[in-house]
Amino acid sequence: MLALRTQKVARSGGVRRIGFAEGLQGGSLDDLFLASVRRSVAPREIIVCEGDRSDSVFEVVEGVVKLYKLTPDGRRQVTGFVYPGQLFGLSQQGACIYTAEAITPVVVVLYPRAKLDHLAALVPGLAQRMLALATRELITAQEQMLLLGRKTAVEKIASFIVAQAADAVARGGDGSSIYLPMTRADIGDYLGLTTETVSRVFKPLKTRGIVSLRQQKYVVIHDHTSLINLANGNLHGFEY
Amino acid sequence: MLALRTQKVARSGGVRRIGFAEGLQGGSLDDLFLASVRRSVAPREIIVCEGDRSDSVFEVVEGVVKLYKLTPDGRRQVTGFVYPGQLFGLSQQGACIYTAEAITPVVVVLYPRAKLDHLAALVPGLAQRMLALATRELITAQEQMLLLGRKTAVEKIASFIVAQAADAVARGGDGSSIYLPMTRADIGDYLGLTTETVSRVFKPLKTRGIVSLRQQKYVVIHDHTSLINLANGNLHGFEY
DNA sequence: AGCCGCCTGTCACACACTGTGACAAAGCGT
DNA sequence: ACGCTTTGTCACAGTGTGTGACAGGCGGCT
Repeated sequence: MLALRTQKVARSGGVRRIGFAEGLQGGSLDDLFLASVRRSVAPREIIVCEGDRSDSVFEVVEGVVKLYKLTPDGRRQVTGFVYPGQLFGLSQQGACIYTAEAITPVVVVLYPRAKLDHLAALVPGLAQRMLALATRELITAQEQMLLLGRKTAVEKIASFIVAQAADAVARGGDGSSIYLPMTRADIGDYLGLTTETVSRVFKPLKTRGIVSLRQQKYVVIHDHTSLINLANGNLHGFEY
Repeated sequence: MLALRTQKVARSGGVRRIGFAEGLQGGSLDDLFLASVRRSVAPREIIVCEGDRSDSVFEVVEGVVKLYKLTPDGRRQVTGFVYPGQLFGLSQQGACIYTAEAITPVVVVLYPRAKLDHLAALVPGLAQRMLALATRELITAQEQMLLLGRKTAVEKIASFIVAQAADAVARGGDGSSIYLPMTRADIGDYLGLTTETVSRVFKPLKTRGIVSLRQQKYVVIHDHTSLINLANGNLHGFEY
């Protein structure tokens, strides 16, 4: 069993200032935070495993988490990357439908599902906020389906970079340089490609000056327009 | 412009008996149903178009709707099929992210998004119910990502049949025979395959007595176990 | 009832995308 | 400084997949 560092989250007196329920009010809301557990997770450590019974919903506070599903013979599909402020572990039954693994050092907060469900009916806006998060995830998922089902390797990589840049901007970054803490294998399994194909496609992007890499984890975007064109299938003579 | 048959939904006096908000209570909930519009849609008719501004959430009351996204050059990805009792059109911005098209004769109910958002904060359980629907969709979407990214054509088709059968059971069917109102092209675009590949894979399934077709729209499942094996990549000598 | 059109099933062919295997280089953590 | 993991690269082959074309059949429309 893995040693986990856990601690109770301090009470904040009626109005939450942090977390996904920030700004909401409700007397019983404090119960949720009293019952929540803060947990630090090392990179490569598994937070929950596909098929495990889990009675918690997780909020990422720090770091990046990857979610993935496995076929019985070991093929992997990364279904998403979770950044601070986002939830995961939402499911209707008790069984977790994907494995969640820390990419970077991660801090998550566990909310007991039973209490969350109970409060969702009581605290105005809580269920609504969770709905907004789920809806956002759903939109991303549908975009990803188009990518996985109908896009070529080049379009996939370009789309991925563009989407990550947009995400970074939404999180307050500048969008010209993006941090990719995940490995090439993770990216491949996210896009339905092999690591070789990921590298194979990255090279001409660098050669043509569209992007450049810094320290293997940072992608600097030089030509955002070309990336969007490539993401949309406008390859206009792009070969690799 | 398409001619639409629309009509106001009758008031029901406090407690809704039909629709996704069935059983919920709340004085102001009636406002929602007073503002909702019932609309009949013919097969092949487009209900909303990707990119359209839409201030409504749709509930399917009767029939089957397909949702799809398009690449600029016309490639298509069907992101889901919507059956009675399910919602679509949930998005955070005003712009619709997919096209919704009727497969069969369809009856949908339109709820004004502004009113729905407003009520979600007031009526206990409403946002929660929408969250449950969104969560269920999210789980389906993640399963679909695994399918699109990492499964072979045979696994895709088998998974599709198994999933449709499970859906049918959830809707009250018997699971041994499933009704597929969508065309082969729709199935192909849902699974990331061409229509030819769909047909190519269906043939040996029939030949081996695993399924049979009735009237081109019904699939009779004879060997559910084999289907599940195939869906999980256990091909044990299955060739086509 | 009759016609037309769309969907389906089938075939052959070949392409190019992708996976495999192997290795060297580089970065990172210990 | 060491060793592991990750990355980049290469060549090669497999084969899953798309293309194009056509006949048959069911359903829809008039």
